[in-house]
Amino acid sequence: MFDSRHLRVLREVARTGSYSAAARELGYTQPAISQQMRALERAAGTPLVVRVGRRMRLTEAGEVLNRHAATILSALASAEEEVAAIAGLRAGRVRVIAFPSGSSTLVPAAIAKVTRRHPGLRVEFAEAEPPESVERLREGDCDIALAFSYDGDDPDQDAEGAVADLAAVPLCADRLYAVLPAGHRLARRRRIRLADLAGERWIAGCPRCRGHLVQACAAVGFTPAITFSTDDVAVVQGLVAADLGVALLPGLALDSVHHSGVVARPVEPPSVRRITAYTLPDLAAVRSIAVTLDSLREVAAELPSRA
Amino acid sequence: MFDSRHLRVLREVARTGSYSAAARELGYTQPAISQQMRALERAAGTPLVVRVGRRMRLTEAGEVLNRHAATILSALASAEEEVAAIAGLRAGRVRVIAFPSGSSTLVPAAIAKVTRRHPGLRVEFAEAEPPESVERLREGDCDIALAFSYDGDDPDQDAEGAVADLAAVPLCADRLYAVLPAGHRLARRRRIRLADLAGERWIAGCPRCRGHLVQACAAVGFTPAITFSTDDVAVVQGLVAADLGVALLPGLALDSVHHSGVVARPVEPPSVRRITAYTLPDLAAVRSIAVTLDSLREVAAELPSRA
DNA sequence: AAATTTTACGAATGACGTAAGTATA
DNA sequence: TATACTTACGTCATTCGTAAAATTT
Repeated sequence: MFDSRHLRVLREVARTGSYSAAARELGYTQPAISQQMRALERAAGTPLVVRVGRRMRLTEAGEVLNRHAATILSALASAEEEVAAIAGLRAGRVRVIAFPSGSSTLVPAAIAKVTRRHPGLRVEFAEAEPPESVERLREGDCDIALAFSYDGDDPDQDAEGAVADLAAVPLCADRLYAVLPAGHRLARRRRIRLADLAGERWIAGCPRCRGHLVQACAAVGFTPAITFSTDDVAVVQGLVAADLGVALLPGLALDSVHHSGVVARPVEPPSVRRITAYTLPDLAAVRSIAVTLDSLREVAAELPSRA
Repeated sequence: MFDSRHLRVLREVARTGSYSAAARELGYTQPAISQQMRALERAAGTPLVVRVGRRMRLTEAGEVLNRHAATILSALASAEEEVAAIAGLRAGRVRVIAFPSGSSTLVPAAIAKVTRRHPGLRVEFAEAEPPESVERLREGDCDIALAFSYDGDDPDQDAEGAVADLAAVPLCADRLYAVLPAGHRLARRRRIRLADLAGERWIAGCPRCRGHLVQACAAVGFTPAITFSTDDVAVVQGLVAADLGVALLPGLALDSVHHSGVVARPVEPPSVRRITAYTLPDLAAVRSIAVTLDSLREVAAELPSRA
């Protein structure tokens, strides 16, 4: 296997017809060129240059190798350039997966920020709910997974959402609001005690997503009567506005869609979900991914609805 | 500039998803692979692999570089193969320039011998008279120049035809014959004294080629009366057969064309020309050229007409 | 005599393997 | 516990530059 540096030397020797000229051109000393050519000839198993008078001329094998060297060196140059573009954030792709209510606020703002700073970066995006998004991160389907969790949700994450084998970037705490019809008897209160909603009909997420609601209600002594089940925040609010029940929604969801016929009030005891961005530990060292995480963190810090 | 060995390691790591598997595959130890990958990442300026669980997966930059590596490595492999073919005499071209009377006997036989032994070699051939053929050798127009010379012809060659800055392979001594019409008064003698031909009309080569004849005659005390001038041996013999003169021809020329109406007899004092193959000193180390020189030497040794 | 290549040699750098340490399933 | 990657370190090979010799115009 030929050394690419040797091929570059060969090309320069072929072009200039002289070792010393090639040395000057490439920033070596003469003897270095001489030695590199000898090494190349040893590797080739045949002379590559002949000395005629005081200039150097390529043999047939030298000419052949020089032709290939052109191909090889240009492929190497374009590889170098493309990799450098990725390392220098002039190109590259970052794949983000987020849960739906993060998608409409946090993620678009972060993507906008990243691409404003680094126009060559392409940030791809897909939606998935927390357990699935982290799975897909582990499987290599994405680079960053946005997930949310409630305290005590998952035993192997700590207070900041860190998981053993993933790098976690805590973004923000997303407060939960009681969502009531505008004309509800408690609508004028600034805060609403969850226990006061014990007798209401509830609109909740799908069975997999309603865990926190059920748990929070249980903590204050009741089981919510869930009469509608939907993960669509617009639908939830439509149902509430029609006086068909009440709901518990996170601030981010209310930022993205806020029906005029409903009011949202912080609940007591206060309840929050932690929003965390995850990536693989090694991927955090990839600059394009790091800057995307930075932008997510910045956008989250500027959110109005954080707790 | 990336090291091609590193690229091969990257390819193997990408294929197997494991450093140890790549190490087994390439005949290295694990740590060697680990270090090569680190060196490659340092050169790339960005991580190329991520460790997920116990397997290694390529990053975007890794994938990009791996794609280029395929191109580069295949170009390297074909360069290696083509150069090895030349070094191994399975391919290659040897350019020979010879004087005309060498062309019809020595050279064809040598070419046949070379290509029988090494069917992949292509021996090219062109004609030129001695002073020109050596010039073209120095200019890189050919690899081997066949030339002849007479003693004392050229002060900077020694008894074997060696010239200071060229590699010389003495091939054979080519005896000169007096060529007479079959009915000539001296035709029955076994040897002919040049002095006995002092009164004849002579057929000689072109002014540039007749030097030796004039000199040899002068040495025995006469100046030949040159009435016809041609470098074509067939024409020379035709003229002799028509009793228009006598000539002095080398054995090789008579081997190629022998008119039935003439007789050829060694002259006294004996006169020979030395036939020598020249090449550039460095080119003698090129195997295809060396084997061609060998074949020329062998063919010359088998010639019937050597002195 | 000026320029170029080769040879010789010493210093710095780099690469590989062994062995021990850390992490994963 | 077995497999795989990383780190540490000693050794060996390679590479480069300086200096001197040989060669060419």
